[in-house]
Amino acid sequence: MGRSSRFEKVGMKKGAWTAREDQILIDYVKKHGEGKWGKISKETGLKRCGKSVRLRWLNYLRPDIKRGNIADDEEELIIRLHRLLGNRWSLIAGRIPGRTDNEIKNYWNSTLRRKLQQENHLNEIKENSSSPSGSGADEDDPHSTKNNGGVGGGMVEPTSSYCFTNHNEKKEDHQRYHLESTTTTTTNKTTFFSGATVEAEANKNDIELAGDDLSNDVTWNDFIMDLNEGQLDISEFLQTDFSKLCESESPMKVEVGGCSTNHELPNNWAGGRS
DNA sequence: AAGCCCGCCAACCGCATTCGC
DNA sequence: GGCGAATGCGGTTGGCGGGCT
Repeated sequence: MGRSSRFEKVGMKKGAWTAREDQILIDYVKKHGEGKWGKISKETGLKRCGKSVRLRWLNYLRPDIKRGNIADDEEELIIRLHRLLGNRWSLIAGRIPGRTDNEIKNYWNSTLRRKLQQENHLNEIKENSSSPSGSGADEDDPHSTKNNGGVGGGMVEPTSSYCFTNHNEKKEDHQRYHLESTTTTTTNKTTFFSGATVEAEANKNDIELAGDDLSNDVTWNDFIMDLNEGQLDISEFLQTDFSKLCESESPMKVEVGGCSTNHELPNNWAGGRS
């Protein structure tokens, strides 16, 4: 920390925030709401630039921030979302309630990357010992935006049971996506994170949740994991308004790429932050 | 007890994008 | 449409604390 910058404002403080500064910021946001970060220093005398203020609020002071260790299911979700989205930390964070992009980025860089490296290494050893022509699949971070050009680059491996399919051959006003399966029922249940259920009406124009065994719960992680390249336009997925999901306790409509379904989600679910 | 090493994470930086005039 | 300011984002730095020698 402490590098000089040509953008640095004279008289602005840097470094760790004090409790008093935090309180000033909290009070200001309570009174005026989020945004207008640049005004805060002028109106409160807080000697912090707007960027610093915003970061402090978003990464530390927001009331909905979840503190503490990343749970196993959260870790799994991060890995899968990273597989899907690459280093789009804000997008990943927007789909993990209570976690910030900075936190996830730090967790990835400090913990998960090493963990995955080790796993890859073990896999390579296994592959090399079983077949002399191992793939040599390498890199620690195959989905960084540098490598894959961002969204649409490195994608999940094709798996099977639950997947979106783009039925755009219909050339309708908007594309429709279905979760396909070999069978259909009128109502299916699945689990989002730990506990909440999803009810999906099996309607031809709606998302159909399905699988070989429809009576089993399906985790949201599975849902994410099984998004296949070519079967879902990621940009459509990212435009999904997940934020609406946390506004109601009852089953609700969720629109994905122009189609909708009724979903029940955890109360603490907070989709797209930004 | 002291020094070193290492991992975690808050906070910084620069660039890109959006907004307001 | 052009320009400057504000905001958002991802990469990186460095302080701090805990573990190890």
